[in-house]
Amino acid sequence: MLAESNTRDRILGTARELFHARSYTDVGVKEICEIAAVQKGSFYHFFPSKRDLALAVIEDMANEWSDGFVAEAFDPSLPPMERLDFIIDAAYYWQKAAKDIEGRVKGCLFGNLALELSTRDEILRAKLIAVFNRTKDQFRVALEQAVETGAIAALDTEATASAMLAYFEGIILLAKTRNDPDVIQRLGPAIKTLRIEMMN
Amino acid sequence: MLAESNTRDRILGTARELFHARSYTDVGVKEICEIAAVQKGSFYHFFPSKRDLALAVIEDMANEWSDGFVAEAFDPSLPPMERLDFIIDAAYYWQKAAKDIEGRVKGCLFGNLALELSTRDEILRAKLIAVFNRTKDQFRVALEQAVETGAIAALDTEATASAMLAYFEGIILLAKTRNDPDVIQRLGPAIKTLRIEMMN
DNA sequence: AATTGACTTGACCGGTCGGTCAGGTATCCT
DNA sequence: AGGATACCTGACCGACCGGTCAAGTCAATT
Repeated sequence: MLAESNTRDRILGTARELFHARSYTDVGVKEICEIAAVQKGSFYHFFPSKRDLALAVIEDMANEWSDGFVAEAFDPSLPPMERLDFIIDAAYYWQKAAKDIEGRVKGCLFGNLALELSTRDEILRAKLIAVFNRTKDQFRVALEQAVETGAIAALDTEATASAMLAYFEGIILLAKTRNDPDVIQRLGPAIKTLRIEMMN
Repeated sequence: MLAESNTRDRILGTARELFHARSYTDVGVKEICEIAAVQKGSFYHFFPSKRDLALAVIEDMANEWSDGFVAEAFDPSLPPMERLDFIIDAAYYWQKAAKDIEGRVKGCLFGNLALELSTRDEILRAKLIAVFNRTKDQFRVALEQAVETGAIAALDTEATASAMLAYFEGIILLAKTRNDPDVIQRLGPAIKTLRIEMMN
C-alpha cells in the first residue's frame, strides 16, 4: 500500500480543521465525511465513534504541536527568556494567518476543546491535561535555565510555568473573543513579567 | 401580578446553571423545560429562540456579576492592589464551592460561552466582549488608582488591565481543565506581577 | 484460482434537536 | 358582561444527529 490509508488521514485532517474553526459539537460526522470525501460507513471503519475521532485529533495535533510549533519556539540554543518571545510571536502569526485567510481567530484547539469537553468526558480531559502539562514543562525548563544562567532571580519554576501557560491560553481566549490577533502581540510579551516565588 | 412572571426567571435560572455546568450546545430546550417545570410552548412564549435565551442568560448573569461578585471585590474603599487579591479569592471560593457541591469546577460562564460561541454568532460575541470590557475597566480603574497613590510605578493601565483579565480567564480555564480549584489559589496572586509599560 | 480481509458504498435506524401551533385558562380593562 | 391580552398546555413537525449494516470491491496471500 502506497499511502498507508490516506482516507484515515483525510478524516483526521478535516476533522481537526473543522473542530478548530468551530467546535466538536457543532461539527457533525456527516459534514466531516462530505468534506473529506469519505462515506459514512468508511468513517466508522476507521473510528469506532465520533468521540474516538476527537481523541485521535487531539493526539495527532498534540504531536504536531510538540514536535513543530512548540519545539521550534523553545529552541534550546536560544537564550531561555527569548524563547518566551518566540512562542508569543509564533502564536500571533498563527492566529493572524487564520484571520487573514478565514476571517476568524480560531484560538487554541486544546483550549477550545478543554472548555467544551472537559466537563463531559474524563478521558478526553486527561488527554488535554497531558498536552497542557507537556507545554508547561517546556516553560519550566526554560525558566530553570534562565535561573541557572542568572538571567532571572530564583523563583518557583513549576508554578510560574503553569502561570505562563494560563496566561498564554488567556490571551488567546481574549484574542479569539475579540477576533483580533493583535491582542496576542500587545499583551503577549508581558508573559515574561509573571513571577511566583518559592514557597518555604 | 404578584411575581412578575417567575416562569421566565425559572427558565433563565436553570438555563444559566445548565449552560454553566455543561455547555450551550449540550443542553437542549427540552431539558431546560423539564428542570424548570415549564412547558415547551411556554418557553417559546418568553424566548423567541434558544439563541435569544443565551443572550438573556448572558445579560442576566453579567448584571449579577458586575453588581455582585465584581463590585464587591473591587470595593473602592480597599487599597487598589488588594482588590486584585479579593477577586482572585472570590473566584477561588466560587469554583471551590462548585467543586464541593457538584464535583466539578465549572469555570467562567463567559469564558466558556466565548470559546464555544464566538465563532458562531456575532451578536453573542459582541455581548461577551462587552462583559469582558466592563471587567477589564474595573481592573484598569484599580490600576489607575494604584499608580496615583504611588503603590505601583506608572504603566500602561489599559493594556495591563487586559492582560490581567486574560490571566484571570486563563487560570480559570486551567482550573476547569484540571478540575482543581487550588490552581486559582496557587497561580492567582501572580496577577499582581503582570506589567505592560507605556508605549511612547 | 480460491480465499481472505481491509476498505468502501449508501441506504437505513431510532432518537433528539429546535421550533410550531391550535386550543385553553386566568386576569385585567372597558 | 365582553373582549383583549398574557400565559400555559402538550401534541406535533421536519431536519438532523450519531451510528449500523448488508452488500459489495479489490489487492495481497495461499
